[in-house]
Amino acid sequence: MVCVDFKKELNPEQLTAVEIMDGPVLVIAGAGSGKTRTLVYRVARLIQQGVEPDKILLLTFTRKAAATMLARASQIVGYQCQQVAGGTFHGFAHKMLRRYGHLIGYPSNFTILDRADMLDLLHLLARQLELTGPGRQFPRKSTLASIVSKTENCGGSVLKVIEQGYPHLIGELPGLEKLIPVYRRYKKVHALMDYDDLLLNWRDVLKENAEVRESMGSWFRYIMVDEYQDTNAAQAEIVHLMACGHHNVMVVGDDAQSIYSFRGANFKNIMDFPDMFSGTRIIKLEKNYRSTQPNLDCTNAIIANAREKFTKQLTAQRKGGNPPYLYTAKEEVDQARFVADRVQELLKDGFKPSDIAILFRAGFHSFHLETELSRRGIIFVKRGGLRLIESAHIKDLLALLRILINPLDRLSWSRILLLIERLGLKSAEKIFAQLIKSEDPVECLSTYNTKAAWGETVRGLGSILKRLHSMPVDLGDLLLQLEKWYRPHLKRIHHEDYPKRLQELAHLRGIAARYDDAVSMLADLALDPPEQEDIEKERDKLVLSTMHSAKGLEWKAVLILSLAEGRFPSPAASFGNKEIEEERRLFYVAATRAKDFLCFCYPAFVSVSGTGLLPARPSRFLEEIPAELLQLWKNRIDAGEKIDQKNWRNISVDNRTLSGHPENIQQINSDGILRSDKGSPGVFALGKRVRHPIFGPGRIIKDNGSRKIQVLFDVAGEKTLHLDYAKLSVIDSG
DNA sequence: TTTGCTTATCTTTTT
DNA sequence: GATAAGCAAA
Repeated sequence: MVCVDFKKELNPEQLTAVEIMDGPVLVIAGAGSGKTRTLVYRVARLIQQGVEPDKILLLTFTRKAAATMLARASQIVGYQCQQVAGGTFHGFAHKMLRRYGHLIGYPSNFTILDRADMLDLLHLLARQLELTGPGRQFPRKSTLASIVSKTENCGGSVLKVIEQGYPHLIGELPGLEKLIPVYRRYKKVHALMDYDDLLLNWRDVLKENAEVRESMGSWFRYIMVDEYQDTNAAQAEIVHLMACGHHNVMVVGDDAQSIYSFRGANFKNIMDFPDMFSGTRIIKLEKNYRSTQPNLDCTNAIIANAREKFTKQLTAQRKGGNPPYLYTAKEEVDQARFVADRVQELLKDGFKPSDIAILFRAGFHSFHLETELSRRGIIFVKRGGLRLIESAHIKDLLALLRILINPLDRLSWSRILLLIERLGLKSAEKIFAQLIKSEDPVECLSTYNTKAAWGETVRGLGSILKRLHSMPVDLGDLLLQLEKWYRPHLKRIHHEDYPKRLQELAHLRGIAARYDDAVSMLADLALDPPEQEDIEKERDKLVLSTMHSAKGLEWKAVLILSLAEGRFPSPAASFGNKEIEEERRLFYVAATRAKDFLCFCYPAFVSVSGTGLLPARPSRFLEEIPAELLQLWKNRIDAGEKIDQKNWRNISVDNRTLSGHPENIQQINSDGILRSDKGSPGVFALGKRVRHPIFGPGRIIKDNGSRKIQVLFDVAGEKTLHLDYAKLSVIDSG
């Protein structure tokens, strides 16, 4: 066994956490405080103490995170760390449900619905129930999915979810209440589970079966959970039930970094942990090893403005460094040029491409930058963008594979049949109705009787499927055979980038080679989609990432884009304190990724769909940072001269070069909606009827001064609104 | 029954 | 600027 001096490698608090062998432990760890390190060394220590690796379970936010940790642990005490069970909650639940799912009436080869599948299925069922249709406005697909998902995660009351998050959809309540049970039943009958079901069903299996709990308790003697602030109630229950009999659970997290509440996560979870496990030992890691002092001063200032005070105060261990930079770009193209310049400069200074990351709120914010980087020949990877599995051609091919596995998979059938020219919704329905009735659906298809022009194509598909059924081939060949049928359709529908898509299909076959059955490949693709490129190749590239996908990672240099009102906080979240607070934590997460170089950028003009270029104010979160903690980029040359306290917020960008007459300029608001800044004073006068995107129509009943008014909404009741933030419009009373 | 054209709406983050 | 519903023509 390799000899490790744990005392030398860890600080006293980390060492305490690592050395506790039994009982529940809660580690509250600040950003950059070495929580990954702590988990890695604890795994190593357990194994050094003679715990068998397969008795340990390490649950992380991504599968990659678990793999990285176990690889590091292996370097410390040896390869047997690779045998530790590790992965995501969803992946683990899936594995367990394949084994124990029969206890709640699921076969072991059930199908996982990814998000797009869930959207399509809900839409289909809503149409069947005639909830959509002429003259009826039903919530959009993605809204629908969010509501259903939230409902399942928060105890099953649609009414509560609608009241809290979607008051404008209160009229759809009866429809939703009809839809949800139908959706539930459909999934059960067709052996489908969506992401929520994986967790909820696994919880139910544990809850209802003492023998499963006991077997879990003796199988995994040590459970560790990373990023615990981003788990939901079901996950907390699962942990509790699985630790049955030993309570050797260590959870690690940071309440200030909770950014996934839209997915049902609740950071109060982490505070409730000691209530769930009596005798919990709490350890705080408050030393920051990642960032320099000036960076930390700045990030501390960001989180200091949070409404809820957090549990710890971070102190930097690294001295030296410069305050973070602030750059005001003219507009987004200029911002992209600036960032590309900085990247090239950093590379010249000896940074590796993989030392640098560029972060932003939403995928499309990096559009201009991607163009600029490509133009200069700088290679990058984008995380959190469009995944391979989300593109149409990949989904088409996987749908063919699914039909082969499960000939009753309605969604996949309809996807495939609609590919065929001159075959539409009605014919697809008719064909499926026939298939479902017949004893042998594939046989039925290969002899399908019709006068329509597409008859031959459909029968051809049937005979290919029949052939593939009868002869066992390996997964790669199988995909190739299916692809042969698919190619003409691909060519017809996507003729402009046909070759590129063909290449990606070949890539999919490459992935398939790693699996020996289609069921586990489909599950893996849904739970942990592989990146476009191989991980090996990705290793030394510049990273472009959404702030969410940057969680848990660090870089020497970080540039954060588009910190302007209307971009960040996201307009969709600018209403409601809870959402704003989460956006603030998100900003905190993004800024704490930087070790040395940190730069905030915002464009003085933002382009808004349809309207063109409009002036934008710096993000409210930037404005909250005391000016002396930042330095303007252009001052860098003047030996780090600090910002003029009063004036940096009014940095003059030459308006005339951009938009002609400054007096005509409208202000773009926090919510991305325009209004004339000086405003015609009478627009929001007492008694006027107004409309709010969430609360619907209402009447102004009071003017509180300082741009605040009180409105009595027809449905949502009385609310106080700030005119600078609320998306209000006047309803014409004529 | 399918397809192509017009119009209205909404624009985030992800296992 | 994409997406879905609605409508008219083939």
